[in-house]
Amino acid sequence: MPELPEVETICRGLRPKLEGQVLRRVGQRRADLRFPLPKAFISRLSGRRVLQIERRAKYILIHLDDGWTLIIHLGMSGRMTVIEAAPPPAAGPHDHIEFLTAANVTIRYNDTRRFGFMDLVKTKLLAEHPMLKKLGPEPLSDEFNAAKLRQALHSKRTSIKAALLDQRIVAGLGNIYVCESLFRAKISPRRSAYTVMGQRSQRITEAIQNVLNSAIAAGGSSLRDYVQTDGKLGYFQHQWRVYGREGETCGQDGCPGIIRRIVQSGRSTFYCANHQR
DNA sequence: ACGAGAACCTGTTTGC
DNA sequence: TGCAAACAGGTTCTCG
Repeated sequence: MPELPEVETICRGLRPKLEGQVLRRVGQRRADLRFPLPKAFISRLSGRRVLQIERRAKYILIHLDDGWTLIIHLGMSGRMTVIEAAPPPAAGPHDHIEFLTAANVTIRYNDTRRFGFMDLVKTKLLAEHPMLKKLGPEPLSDEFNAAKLRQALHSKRTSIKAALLDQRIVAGLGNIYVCESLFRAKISPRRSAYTVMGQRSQRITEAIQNVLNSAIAAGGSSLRDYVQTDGKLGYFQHQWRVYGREGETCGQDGCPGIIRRIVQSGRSTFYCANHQR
């Protein structure tokens, strides 16, 4: 599920239910996700008030009233669900963490594959956190533009596809949105990153921003499960032009190309070789 | 230092 | 039908 648009959607769903609320009870059904949970996780969160929820790349940052921040990463299969019913339905096998607010709202974290994780860090030291420290610019902020991207790609010998997946170059893109951005920019995923200069860097910058904004507006993409905190499906998957469409006709401006799937650094890439150059 | 591939874990789909 | 292999939205580690 979770690339930048899905994480943004989740943050928007959590804010009205969590900001200003006290965490009355926190439940933990196993000692580890991808990593062991921080020591005394439950007791350190219980009774805390949530000040503000922020997103950085694919990370959810929950700022607490004691000067600490809860960092959540959803990995590949992590989901956050808001449950208004009290008591909530019985927890399933992959419901790992639960927050109950003073207003009796349950926030449930479910993660089948457990590639996600949570950590607690002093808010003041957030930028130093090993997971956040190396992140590149937010693609939807002023920090990200064609000139900056050119500079980052300049020395990259790898493919543009692999480079855009590198969170140090631009933070928040994943496999789907890289494929979709390259399609819209008419750039082949196989092109060497350092050759994406001039007009091409301008096109890919704009394509990334347009794709992400459209996807956020659509509530993200839903693959085999829901993404939004209320259980509703995102619907950006209906606007995918290449991702998951191997063998279909491209059709862009009457393009007769057939969408191909190749594997780049171990991950599927979908593209139209006819007009992505 | 860099880039490709493996590893982490579980579930579902595909192919023989 | 049955079973094994391939594949899945991410990130880090290892190896050449």
